Amino acid sequence: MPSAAESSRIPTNSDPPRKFGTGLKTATNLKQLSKSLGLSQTTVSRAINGYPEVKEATRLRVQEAARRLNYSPDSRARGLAIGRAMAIGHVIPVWTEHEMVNPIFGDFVAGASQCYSRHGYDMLLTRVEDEDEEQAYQQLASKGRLDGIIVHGPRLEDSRIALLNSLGIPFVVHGRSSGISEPYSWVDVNNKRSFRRATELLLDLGHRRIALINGLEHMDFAVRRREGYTEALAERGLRPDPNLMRSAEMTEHYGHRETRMMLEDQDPPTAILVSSLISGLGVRRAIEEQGLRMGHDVSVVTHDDMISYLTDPDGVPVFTATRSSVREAGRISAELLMSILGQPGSGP
Amino acid sequence: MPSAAESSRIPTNSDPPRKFGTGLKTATNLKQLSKSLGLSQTTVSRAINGYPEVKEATRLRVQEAARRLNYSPDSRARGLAIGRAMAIGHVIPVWTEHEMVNPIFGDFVAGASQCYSRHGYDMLLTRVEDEDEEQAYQQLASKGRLDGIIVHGPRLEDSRIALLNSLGIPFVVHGRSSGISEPYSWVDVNNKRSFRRATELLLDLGHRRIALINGLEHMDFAVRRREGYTEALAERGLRPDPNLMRSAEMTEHYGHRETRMMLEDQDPPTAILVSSLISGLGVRRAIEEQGLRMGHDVSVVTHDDMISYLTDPDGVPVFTATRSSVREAGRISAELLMSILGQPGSGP
DNA sequence: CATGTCTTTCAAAGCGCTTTGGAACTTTAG
DNA sequence: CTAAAGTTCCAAAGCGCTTTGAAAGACATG
Repeated sequence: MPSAAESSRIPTNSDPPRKFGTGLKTATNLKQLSKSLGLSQTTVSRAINGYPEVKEATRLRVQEAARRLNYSPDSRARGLAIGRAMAIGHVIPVWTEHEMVNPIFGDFVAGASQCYSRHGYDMLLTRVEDEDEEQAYQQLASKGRLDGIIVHGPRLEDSRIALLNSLGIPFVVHGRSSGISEPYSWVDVNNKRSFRRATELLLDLGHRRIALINGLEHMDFAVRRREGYTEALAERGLRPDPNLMRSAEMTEHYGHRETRMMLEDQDPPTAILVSSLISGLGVRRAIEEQGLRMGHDVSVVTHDDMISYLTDPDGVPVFTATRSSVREAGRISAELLMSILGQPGSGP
Repeated sequence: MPSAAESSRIPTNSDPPRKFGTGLKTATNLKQLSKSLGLSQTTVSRAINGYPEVKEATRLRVQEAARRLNYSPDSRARGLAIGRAMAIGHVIPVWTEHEMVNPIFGDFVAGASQCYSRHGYDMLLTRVEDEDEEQAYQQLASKGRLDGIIVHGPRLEDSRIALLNSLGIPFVVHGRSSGISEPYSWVDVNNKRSFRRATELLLDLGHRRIALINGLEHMDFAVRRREGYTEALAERGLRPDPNLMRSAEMTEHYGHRETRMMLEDQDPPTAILVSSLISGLGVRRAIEEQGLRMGHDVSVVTHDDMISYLTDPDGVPVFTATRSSVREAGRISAELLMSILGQPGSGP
């Protein structure tokens, strides 16, 4: 009775899943799971993803089996099918490696990752060399590994913003970039106002020679801080003394060196405004080396990024300081990005 | 002439690739690229991946077009097809968030990412809550997003090592875990010896009351450091004084508080061994607050992780210190993992 | 000119998942 | 008791890529 056509068995994939070069354990896949349940892949998939058209009893049975077999869907396949990667990219441009990555990045990431893991997202760190920046972002976008990007350490008029906008990939900038007219989302502390206030405070205390130990001034935040500083001075009719303004990578050493130089000068500053807690440590060291006392002979106000391991848990600050929580910023940035991914809309 | 069978056009995918919710730009895919070249997908793929069976002229033509159209293969699809993800996972257990992530993690990651980007790998950061640790790693493995893992901040007899071994997923541990008999790869500084040496140095200088300000002692590295310390003392017939040994998260504040307490004690230490540069700063602060001078009244040796922003570039160390480069460790770990992925073999 | 060997290119299967269009089976209405 | 509507499940297409098996073209040989 059977006609000549013997339907030749197409080689299937449920047998040899082999993974990880050495391939010890072999992950369960949908096909196996559904076969072991005697259901179709569709039904199992629906059951897992919570679709309504599957009987509750079936769903429970599936979930139980999934747990027992340690099944969890392959995210690549899933991403391919639904068009989303469930991952956010954080880009570390190499030129920020010192200034950004170290003191700030860790805390920021800790804050953001918390949010991601709650939403089921993963976090992808990529290092981008400055030369082929454009191409690198291009690729990130087209490789399909990301749903969105968080940009760190924006410069003045950062070209990446235009690029990302034109690529149409959702992103959030940590910090702002002056001189950019396009709309984009950012999360930042009010650097300018914070430094303006700090300067005003020192002025109110009677200081007239106030030094500013700032970060690298091609970074946007540093420029904003300087603006706040000079504006406050200008308001009182003071002209900023170039000798009292320093700018470099914010290391401990840098704070120490510059402070020392300024203090050894004739006409030294009576107050110092520092852009980073790290440098602030160096500033203190220099002051104390000179036999002076902080707060008596020289007043110091530093910007405190609240890097957790440097911050006094009892709330007794080591320095007089302005405040911002990097970890919090990470959390907020992540949440902002999540919400952007939610609906197509833009935001401040 | 045409028979009745009109081969119905199967809906293809080259038309509507839509991406990124908002879907502005649409990434080119292989199908489009090959069509635009009048070649088959196979040929284009081979040309790009450097297979020999494609004419050189064709290859060049393909490469040029790929560049022009900004084509880069979807890594999910690619990973699915070739069975590798081209990504390494770094796992941040939440319980290390303070102690590890902040001071160390940034630098470590910077070193590792350099290596990854050279090999075309990406870096995936995942936060793992401690409760469902096992399941989390399980999932990481079966989600297929990773080719390997780097484990941070191992505890004593860390259970993750057995788990990862049994999952058969390649991994490298940054640090070691005492009391584990299974083979695994690790990269670490010689904590024990380094602290033994430092203690010996202080002993040679005539110190007898040497304090140890250590990290949390459920972390493996802290235990090793303490061992080095006590061994050196024992060798000279000294018994470690429990009052001189402190252990906690290595913050600046902690260094300050403990030092202060010890100095206010009757019979204070004449030398202090500190487990972290960060805490070391606090130690110095406490010493100087008491009107004492480091190096004169109290000797301090700290373990210097060479966190780049705290390290004096001129090589004039702020403290007497033991040394280790976290960034270097990151690089080495990454390279080790790469080589493990290369061939199935194990290593010290 | 017919035949055999390389070289170059192709069509289609398969990776693991989602999802559409329908079939099979139940329940309710006419 | 048949027709309509609901429910539950399935087969198969499709995501973008690699790769196998084979066909077509180029070239040399008898």
